[in-house]
Amino acid sequence: MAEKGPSRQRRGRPRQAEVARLAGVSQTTVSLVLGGNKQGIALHEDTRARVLAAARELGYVPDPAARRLAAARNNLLGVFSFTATFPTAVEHSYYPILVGVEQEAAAQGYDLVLFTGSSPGGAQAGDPGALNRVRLADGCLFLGRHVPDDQLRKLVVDGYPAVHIGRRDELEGLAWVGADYVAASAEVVRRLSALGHRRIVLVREDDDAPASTDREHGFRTALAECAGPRAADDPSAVVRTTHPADDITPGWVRDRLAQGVTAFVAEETDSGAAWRALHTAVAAAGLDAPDDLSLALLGSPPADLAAARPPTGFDIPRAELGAAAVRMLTAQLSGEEHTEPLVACGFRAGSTAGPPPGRTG
Amino acid sequence: MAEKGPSRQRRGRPRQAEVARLAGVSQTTVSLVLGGNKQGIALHEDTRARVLAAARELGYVPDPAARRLAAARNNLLGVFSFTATFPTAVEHSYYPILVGVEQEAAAQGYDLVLFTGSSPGGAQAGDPGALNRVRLADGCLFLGRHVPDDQLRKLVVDGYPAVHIGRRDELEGLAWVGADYVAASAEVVRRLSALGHRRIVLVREDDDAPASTDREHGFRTALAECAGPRAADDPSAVVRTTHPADDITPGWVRDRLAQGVTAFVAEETDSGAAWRALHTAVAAAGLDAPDDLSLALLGSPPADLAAARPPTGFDIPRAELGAAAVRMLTAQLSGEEHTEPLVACGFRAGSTAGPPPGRTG
DNA sequence: TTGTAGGCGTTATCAA
DNA sequence: TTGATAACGCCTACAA
Repeated sequence: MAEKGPSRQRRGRPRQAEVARLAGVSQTTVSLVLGGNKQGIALHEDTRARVLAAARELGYVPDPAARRLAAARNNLLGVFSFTATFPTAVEHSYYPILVGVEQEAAAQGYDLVLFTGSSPGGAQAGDPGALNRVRLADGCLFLGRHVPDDQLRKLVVDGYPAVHIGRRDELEGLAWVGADYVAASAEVVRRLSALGHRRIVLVREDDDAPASTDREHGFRTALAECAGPRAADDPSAVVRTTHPADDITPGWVRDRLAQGVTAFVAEETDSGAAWRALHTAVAAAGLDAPDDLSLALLGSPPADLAAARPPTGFDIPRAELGAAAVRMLTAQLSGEEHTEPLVACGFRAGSTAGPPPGRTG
Repeated sequence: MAEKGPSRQRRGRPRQAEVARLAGVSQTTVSLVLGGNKQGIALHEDTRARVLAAARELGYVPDPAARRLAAARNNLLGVFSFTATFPTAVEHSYYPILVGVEQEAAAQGYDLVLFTGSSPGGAQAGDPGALNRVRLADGCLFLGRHVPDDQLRKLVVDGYPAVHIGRRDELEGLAWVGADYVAASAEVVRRLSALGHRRIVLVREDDDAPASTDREHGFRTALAECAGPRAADDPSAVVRTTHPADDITPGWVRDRLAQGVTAFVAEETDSGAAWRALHTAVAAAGLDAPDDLSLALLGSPPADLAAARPPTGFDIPRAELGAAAVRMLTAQLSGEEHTEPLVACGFRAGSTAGPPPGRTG
C-alpha cells in the first residue's frame, strides 16, 4: 500500500536549522526573529536582517504541525453535528449557522474541523466513543438536538471546551448559545396588541423542545401584559398540533374568529408544519391576511412559502448565532468565561398583520 | 489578550503515556496497538485489549500535529477556499461540492479541515504564507478561481499533495478535477441537431474562464460535425454578452429567428445572467419554447428559475466532482498518480427543446 | 544580545 | 512480544 514510497513529502522544505546555518546564527535566534519576538527580547538589527534574508533566500515557511505541537494548541475548532454536516435536506437549518461560524472562526484565526456523527474511525451512532474524536480540536461546537447527553457530559466534565448551539440547560456545566425566543415571541404579541388585537391564538407543535417552550412562554408572558392574566391562562390560547396538522382546518379558523379571535401566531419548526397548516387553512376558508385576520410567524417562513407575502414575525439571526457560539468557545479557550448566551431576534414587520377588522388602527 | 492565563488548555487531553500507565504497558506499545500495528508486529491479545480499553476509558485521541510531525500523516484532508467556504450568496456556494467531498472523505477514513482563506494569523490576502496552514493536513483541496498562483505553486513544487477543483491547466504540475463541459456541451448540440436544428446560437458571458471556453469549444465542435464547418466558424453562432445582458432583447431574438436560427443555447454561470436574459427576452417576445423555438442551458438553472419548466441541457454533478477530487487526492497520498480528472455531466432532457417549427420530428 | 537544552506527542528503529 | 531511545520542527526558559 505505498508504504515505502516517496512519502515524507516534506523533502526539500528548509527548516529553521538551515536558515540558522546560512545566517550564521543559532536555530533559537531564527525562531526568535521569525516568531515575531513576542517576549520583546532585544536583538541586533543586523542579526535580524541576516536571518530574514536567509529565510527569504531559502523560501522558508514554518511547519504548522511543529508549531502547533510546541504551542500545545492547534487553532482548530470542531463542529459536530450528529447528522451529516452537509445533509441534503437540513440544508436550510444548519447552513446559515455555519456561515457565521466560519466567519467568526476565521476572524479569530481558527480553522474548522467538521465531524459528522456518522463518520468513520468507528464512530457510528451507537458508538459510545463517537464524540471523542472531537478532542482533536482545541474546542468544539455542537449542533442539533440529538447529541447524546452522556458522551457530551463526559467531555464537559473532563474540562473539554464545548459549546452547544441551541439552549441546553439540562446538561449542567455545558455552555450554550441560543436565540432569544422568549423575548422575540413576546415582542410579536406586543406588536399585535398595539394594533388592537386582544384575542390571539398560538399554534405550536406538540413537542417539548426548548425552542417551542420558549416561544410559548414569551407568548403567554406578553399576553398577560397586554390582555390580562385571564387571557394568558386561557388554555385555548395555545393549540398543540401534530405533524401533519390535520386539526388546523378552515372550519377551525372560522370557529375561532367567531369566538372573537382576531390574530393567529404559529411557531417555526423544521418542518414548518404549523405555519403551513395555518396558511393553508386560512386560504381555504377564503380569508385573507391582514384584512380578515392577522397572522404572525415566530421565525422565518419555509423556503417554499418564502415567495408568498412576507409574514409578520421575527427572524432568527442564524449567522449571528454561529458567530456567538464561536465567541463563547474562544472565550473558554482563553480562560475567560461565558459571554452572552442569548442572541436577539429582529422583529420583521412583514405584511400579514394589521388592525383587527372593523377597527381603525 | 489572554496571553498568560491558564493557557496550555490541553489540560485533560489524554496522551499515549497516560494510556500506557493505565494499561500497565509502555508508551511504545500503546502507539503500536493504536496505530493499527502497520508493521505486522505480533502482540498479545491481552495487551491489545488492555490498551484499547484504557484508551477508550480515557477518551484518547491522537494529536494530529504530533502525528503529522512524526509520521508525516494524520488522516486529515484540507479544504481551502480563498473566499468563504460558506458564502452568503447561495448561488456561489460550494455546498453541493462539499457534500461529495465529505462523503468520499468519510468513506476513505479522512476527516476534513476547513481552511478559510481570509483568516488572520497574519493570513490576509496579501500574506505570502496564507496557504501554508494547509500543510497541517495530509493533502488539500482547493476551491475557487482566486487561489493565488504563486503560493499554490510553492506547495506543488514542494511535493505537497494538492488537487484543484475546476480545470486549472496553467499551473504546471497541479492536479485538478473538473466537469467535462466540452463533451456535455457537444452532446446538447447533437441532441438539438438530431431534432432537426441546424442554425443554433450560443449565448455566453464575456469572460475567459475555462468553464466558458470549454463550453464554447464543445459547442463549436459539435456544430461542425452536425452542420458543417461553415456553421461552426460563423462568428454569429456565438454571442458574448455582458452582465446585465442588455443586448439580449426580444427584438434580437426575433431577428435571429428571421435569419433562420431555430435554437438558442446559453451557458450557466454564477449569475445565471445569460440564461435569465434569454428566458426573459423570449417570453417578452411572446414566444414559447419548445413550440416557437428551442432553448437549452449548458448547466443547471438558477434557483429562482428552477420552478419554471426544466430546461433541456445538462447537469453538473457537483457532488461527484467533490468525490472525484477526494479520490484524486488520496491517490496522490498513496503514491499512485492521477485518476480521471474529468467528470461527465448527465444530459437533461428537460422540456424546452423540440423539433424546429414547421417540421415533423 | 545570543546560544544551550529540554520538551510538545507520535512514530519508528533497534535491542532486550 | 515489549520497551528504550532517537528523531520530527519548533518554542521557551534559562544560561552565557
